[in-house]
Amino acid sequence: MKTLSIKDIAVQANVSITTVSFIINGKAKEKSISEAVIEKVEKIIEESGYKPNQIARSLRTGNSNIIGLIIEDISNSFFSRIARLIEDKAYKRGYKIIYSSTENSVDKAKELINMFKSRKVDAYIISPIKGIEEDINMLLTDNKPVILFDRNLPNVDTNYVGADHFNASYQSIESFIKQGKKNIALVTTDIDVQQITERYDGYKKALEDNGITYSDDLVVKIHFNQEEAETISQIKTLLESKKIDAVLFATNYLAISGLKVLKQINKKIGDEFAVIAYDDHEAFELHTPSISTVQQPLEEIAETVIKLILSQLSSKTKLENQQVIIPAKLIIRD
Amino acid sequence: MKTLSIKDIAVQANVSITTVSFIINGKAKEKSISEAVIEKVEKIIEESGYKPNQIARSLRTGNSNIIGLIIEDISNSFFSRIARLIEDKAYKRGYKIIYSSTENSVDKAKELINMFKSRKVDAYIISPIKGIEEDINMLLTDNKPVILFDRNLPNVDTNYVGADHFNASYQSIESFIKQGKKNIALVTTDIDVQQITERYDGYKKALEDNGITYSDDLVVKIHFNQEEAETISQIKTLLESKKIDAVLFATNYLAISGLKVLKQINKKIGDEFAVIAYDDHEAFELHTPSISTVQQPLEEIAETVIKLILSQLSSKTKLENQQVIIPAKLIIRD
DNA sequence: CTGAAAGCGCTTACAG
DNA sequence: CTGAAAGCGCTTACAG
Repeated sequence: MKTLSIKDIAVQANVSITTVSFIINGKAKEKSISEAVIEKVEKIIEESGYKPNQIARSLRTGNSNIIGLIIEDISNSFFSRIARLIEDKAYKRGYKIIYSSTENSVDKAKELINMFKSRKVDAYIISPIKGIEEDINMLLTDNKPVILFDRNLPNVDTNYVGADHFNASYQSIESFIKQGKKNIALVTTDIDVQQITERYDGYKKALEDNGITYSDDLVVKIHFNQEEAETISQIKTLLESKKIDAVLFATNYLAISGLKVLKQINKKIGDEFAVIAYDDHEAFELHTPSISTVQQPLEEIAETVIKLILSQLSSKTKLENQQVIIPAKLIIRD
Repeated sequence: MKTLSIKDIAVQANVSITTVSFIINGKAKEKSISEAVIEKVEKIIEESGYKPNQIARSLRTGNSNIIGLIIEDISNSFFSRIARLIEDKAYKRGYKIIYSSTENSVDKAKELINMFKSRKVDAYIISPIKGIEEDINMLLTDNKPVILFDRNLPNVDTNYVGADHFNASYQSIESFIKQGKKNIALVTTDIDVQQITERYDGYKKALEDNGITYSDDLVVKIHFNQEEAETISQIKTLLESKKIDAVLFATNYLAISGLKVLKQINKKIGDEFAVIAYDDHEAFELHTPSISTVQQPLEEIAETVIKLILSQLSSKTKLENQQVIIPAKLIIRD
């Protein structure tokens, strides 16, 4: 069965391709096509199940109704949940999302941008890494809407949506201090991205503001791409050797590794030792005892991203760039 | 900055578009283009950063180097992990994946198939639901490779890759019985898909083979799309009212809800009461005590899916359909 | 109220 | 060894 083209419909309806095209694209009124013709053509389209070839349409119009989403890793629940929400919202507005993971590699990120470009995506949603500033700037000079989320890039002048990582981190540490904790550790990653730096800065500032001396010994920076076993051993070293009464884990997967360590060395969370994890995870509520977390407002982030994209896509003029910082929520569980 | 076209390259190199095209597509030798010309053109392409327009290429050739992946829900960790593996493997072979979630809706699944079709994806990987048999059969008559995974569809004659759900479930129940359990419950969903039915059948058969009478009272079918609060209350009813000494949860999210119930009603997992969860989840290893699980071989599933797709894509003749059933692994933790 | 025709950027059969 | 030209399936400026 040959797939139908607009020409087949035109022949069947005994009108020109132009007329069919106008009807498909809802320009029938505007082009004053007669009611009779509209009905006839619509009936044929309906009965035949004809679907316009989007590839041809894209080639002609230069846009695709596809939004490219570039994230670090779809198997990380933060990203998969965000992706699902964004997909959902975009879908309702007639856009498809095509996404791909950079796995924290600059080369792969660049490749992805190129591949999206050659597929003529209409807009980009990117959780960026350092090293792709230039590529993003090229998209911008091409007049493509670009929304960064989760992480910002200092040298790129575009839209950004993300949680207030500095304050979330700051408040977490303050809550420890209010509980009387003095030796507060931070387990974070060595990825050089803004949202991780902010968490670190929040940690440091909260200590200083409360008269506690910052000590490098209490901060572990876990190498991004290493085996979990290595991570576990580093965290174990920290927790065993120092007299620590509280830990902030800067990502949920680090917290998962940390909880495994606690289980191994049989260190209990309680009055003597407190933990907060950044980004929620199903394991945390379930844990005995439940783990307090910093929750990013996923729904709000996704909604803001989509709104920014759509307003740019529908506006003829260049809109002003927006930086939307959304507060994160500290959920204390016990 | 106007994006470059093949014509620009041809003009710059002072050769025809045809020649440039042959070179880009690696047909230079075959078409006996001279070394000098090849080098000149490649240099210009390299320096200009020209990337062929994939849309135009697709329109002309009728394929896209894109594989469509249709799953139930990307935010479910089983799917996001599989998706990541498939994406990764496809990418290495020059294919892009575009994926979307059906959210268990037949209408959305049909729409997705249509949208992928009009985008001319080369092949389909589908975790299907009942009600889209006809749509899939249309793809097959179109000669598009289709691989079903995770769930099979009885009336569709195509390739399938999935775990051996019947045996995994059967063995889980047997392991309970060996521990001396008599009142074994099953918490499953009411989705009418094969992999869920098989888990149920395995449960039933294992009981029968071991001389334990099957009882409807010990099986709870949770409605798919309901609020978690409702799910929790149903599981609570089961666990509180019956004298049950073991439970198999047929999906990881049901197990998560179940563990929440146990925490609420303060029922301990141990010698008196055992639990196995289908599909692993980070929360299970971490739980106190650790939860035994049935692990599907994600890596192997993804690899098999991709291999089947690629062999079909590269073969000129219609290959025989394959049904690959991969054993799942019961991981007993304590 | 409707249509013929150009053109989006490629690939490829054919010709020389 | 290389090129002119048709055509993939659309959209849209222009003409009538």
